[in-house]
Amino acid sequence: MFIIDHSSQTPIYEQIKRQILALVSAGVLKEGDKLPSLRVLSSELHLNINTVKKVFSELEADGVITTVVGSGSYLSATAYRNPAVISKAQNDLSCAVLAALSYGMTEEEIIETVKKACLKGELK
Amino acid sequence: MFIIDHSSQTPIYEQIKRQILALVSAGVLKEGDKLPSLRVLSSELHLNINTVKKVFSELEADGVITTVVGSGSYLSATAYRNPAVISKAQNDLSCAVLAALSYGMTEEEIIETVKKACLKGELK
Amino acid sequence: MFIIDHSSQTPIYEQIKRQILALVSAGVLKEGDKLPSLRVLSSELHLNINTVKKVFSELEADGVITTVVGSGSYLSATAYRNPAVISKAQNDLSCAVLAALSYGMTEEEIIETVKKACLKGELK
Amino acid sequence: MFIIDHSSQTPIYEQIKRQILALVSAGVLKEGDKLPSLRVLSSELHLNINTVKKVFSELEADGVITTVVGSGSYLSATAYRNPAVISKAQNDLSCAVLAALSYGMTEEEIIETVKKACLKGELK
DNA sequence: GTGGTCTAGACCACA
DNA sequence: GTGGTCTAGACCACA
Repeated sequence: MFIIDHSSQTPIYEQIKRQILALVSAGVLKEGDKLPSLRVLSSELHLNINTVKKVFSELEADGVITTVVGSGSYLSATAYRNPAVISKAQNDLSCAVLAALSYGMTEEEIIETVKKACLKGELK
Repeated sequence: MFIIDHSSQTPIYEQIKRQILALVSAGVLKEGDKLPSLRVLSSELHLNINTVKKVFSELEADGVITTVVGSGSYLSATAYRNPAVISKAQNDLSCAVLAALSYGMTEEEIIETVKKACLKGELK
Repeated sequence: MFIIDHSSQTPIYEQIKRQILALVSAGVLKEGDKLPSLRVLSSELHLNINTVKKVFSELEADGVITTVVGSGSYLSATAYRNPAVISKAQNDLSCAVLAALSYGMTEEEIIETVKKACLKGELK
Repeated sequence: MFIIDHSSQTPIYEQIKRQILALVSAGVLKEGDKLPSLRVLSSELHLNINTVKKVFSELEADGVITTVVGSGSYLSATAYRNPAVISKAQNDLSCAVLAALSYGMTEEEIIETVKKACLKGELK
């Protein structure tokens, strides 16, 4: 269902969140689709329920999903290219770029690194 | 001397480390220059000495400074464009790019964001 | 679990670090093995958690272990014959040899001393 | 007179001590020879007087020099191949060898490293 | 004066 | 439960 890398620096809740958002941006998950329940997800991924809870509450806060008590969580209309998500991605990018500049990397080196990462991401 | 944002997500020791590295890459701090002592820095920044100690320990582990007991800490020959520092910056960049891709941003949008950040960084 | 000599010149964190590295080189600890948690180790060894934390931080900086927040610390793939560790051992050896030479020991006497120490070490 | 490396890991007092002992083992300094006074040494080497004091008191404790109040410090009869000094050198060597063994270096690798260091030391 | 080690303990994020 | 950050403060070695 999802691939968890327990040895990654990225928190597990962030890994799951990112994979759900990737499925949304790829068009696999669409408005109205139902997500698996907290319990199903946590037991299938062998995760603490608090971890999955955190994923759902953050996605809901961003307006990606809507949770209906007693029924489940559903992709909301604002899921695709969700403003909060895109804006966070842009902000993270900018921060990494500003850090790289301050450490003495040139714009050319930065763009080269970015293009390499894009290539790597698109191959997956 | 350094600007500390106590409400930032970034740990204080990381904030100081970044500012020192930025001074190195800007050529303000050069090989052989002496950094302020732990006690002076910690009292001027109103921080515990251990917080500043952590900054110095990490910079020393990366080969940016050399510490001499009883004398102080000095910028080392490998401070400028230090390999560990550059490699961390590249890695952070790549991670941010991969995240942006998975959220549905295109390579064009990513590079546009990066260029804007570069412009913003160079204006400073 | 580990033997601590509080009266030794060698810092406690260094003593633990050495014993962990010895277990790795002896094949007792292998890639993927989990180390005891900071709290368990510090309480069993009657040490402050920060002392044990320092051990783990240094081992992680050298690439011997990988630490996952909320989960624990694990031996990494580069633990066995870790380059940073071997290189430090060689450097310490060379320093001791240069000191012995300057005090007037001959190469023959030095090698004899080294062989005796090897014998002693292999008997353990 | 003496060469001080302020950026070395070895404490300054240890560097001076080693150089004095090296002069003894090379036969340059002999029984009865007078060492420069604390003040002369500390001012010529631009060192804190406490640093030089420490050198002299350790050398006296080992029986390498004898200090006569109001007159100065003189090389004693037990200076050449002084037992305390040789025994410390042997002990340091053994410790470094035992550490190297515990980190997984083989006897062959250790002896190779030692021989390289001897070569380096003899060239100086 | 300088940095290094260690303790005790608070508060946080993540699982 | 896990590790991460930060503070306050003691005591040490070295210059």
